Amino acid sequence: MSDTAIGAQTATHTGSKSEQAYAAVKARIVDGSYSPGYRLVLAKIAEDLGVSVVPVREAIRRLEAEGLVKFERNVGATVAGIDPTEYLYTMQTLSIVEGAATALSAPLIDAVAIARARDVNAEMRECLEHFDPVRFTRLNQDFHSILFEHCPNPHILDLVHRGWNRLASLRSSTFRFVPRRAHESVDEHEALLRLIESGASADQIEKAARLHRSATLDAYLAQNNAGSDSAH
Amino acid sequence: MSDTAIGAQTATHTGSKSEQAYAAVKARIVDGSYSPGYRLVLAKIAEDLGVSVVPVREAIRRLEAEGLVKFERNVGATVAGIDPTEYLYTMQTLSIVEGAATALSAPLIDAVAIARARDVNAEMRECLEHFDPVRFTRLNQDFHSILFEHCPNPHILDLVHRGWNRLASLRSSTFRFVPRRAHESVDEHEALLRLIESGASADQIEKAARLHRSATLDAYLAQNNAGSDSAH
DNA sequence: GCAATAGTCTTCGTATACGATTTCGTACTC
DNA sequence: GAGTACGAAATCGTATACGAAGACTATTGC
Repeated sequence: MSDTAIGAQTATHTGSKSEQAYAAVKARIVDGSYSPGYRLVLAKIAEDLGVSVVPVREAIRRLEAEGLVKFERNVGATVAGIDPTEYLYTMQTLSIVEGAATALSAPLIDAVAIARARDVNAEMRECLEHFDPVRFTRLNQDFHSILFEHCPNPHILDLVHRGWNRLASLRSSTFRFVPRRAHESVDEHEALLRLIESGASADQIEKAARLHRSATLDAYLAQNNAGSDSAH
Repeated sequence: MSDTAIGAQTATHTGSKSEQAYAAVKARIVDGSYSPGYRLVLAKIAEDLGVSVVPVREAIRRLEAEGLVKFERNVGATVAGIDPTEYLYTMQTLSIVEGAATALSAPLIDAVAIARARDVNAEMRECLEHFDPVRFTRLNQDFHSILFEHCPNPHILDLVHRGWNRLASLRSSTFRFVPRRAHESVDEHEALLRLIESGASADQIEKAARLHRSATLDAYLAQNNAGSDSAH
């Protein structure tokens, strides 16, 4: 695998320019270089990447289809925002697809993966002391990834990934807003692991995973409505 | 809504050429003019639509993101096939998101919508006599649309639509392969309607809707495995 | 007769160029 | 002084053009 010995082409050249542009812009969005609302000017991005605008356009369109970018005709593209309503929708959707993915994945999770997940959760518990929302959120994603990544249905898995990517925008993250929720979260993780270990039914696991996520959403909503009422 | 009175623009001009291309190709895929495996040659489509290849490329990429088109670098695009494995994945995914959408939608369905759904189901029952798979499948979609279309979460709704679109490729349809399933299906529809009318819990409705779909999938699989075993 | 190779042909990939649309700034008028 | 209208700049949208990669075919050698 790796680089074709024959090629030596131009270098670690992922594929088409489109692909490169897609990966580059996506990376910048996910890692926060382009924060929500950021104006994505085609010509500028093209210049930055050393390509023409055409591949960039394609990349942007793909990102739009994934919901990471909002596009307005004759106006331009901006990084999709974190509108509370959007957050609600995304979390709700994620609760459903991730719950399903976790349940489908559960029978395929071996003991070593469980152990890894438990390690991650232990780190999260430590992390609670000197609380660092960003780190916590990342560990949280790692944890859940271990649980759903074995999902045999690639479509569902893809939907889960898309959901997480959407949320990655606000990477400083939910837990910054609802720190109390972090404690419960860690406990629920352990409960979820036990459920999986004990070979619980798919339905039980699905419900637990879904509830785990909805609870985070609810905590956020409660917090939010305390301040200002209207959801939108 | 509808056309802006002020505009009168050029005509029923949907928007950009990209948009037109997208709509046109998608329509042709969904209505079966382009059947699965059909080779989508950019230049040809562009000529047919009277535009250049650039907008067509964008359209194809969007369709790819939706899973309606398969794209291979430097080779070209083809209409996504109905590989049994794909069918399984799509139906399973749909069972989950449609179940959720139906449950979320249920409280918002009023009596008149229920009545409409019941009418459609009655048509389906009639349709069982001189069985016409295509018509039956279309009514089936109509029926379910009524149930999930009120889903307040647009993301989930979008996922449901995408799933149905994917399946639209094999529009002669599932029921051609498993005619027996059609009878059960109609009965389950009525059961589902009663559940909604009676104000059953979201969980109950979700389960029923999901099961309804999985049952169709299972019927298909049973039928298929009877003939040739290996899934692929 | 079959297989391998070279050449051609189709089709994609991207750059460049130009027209269209929106937005912002400035000046003029009420 | 504020609002409107006109114009310029920025940016998007699409066409055309050319280069590259893969697929098909014909020819040649075994």
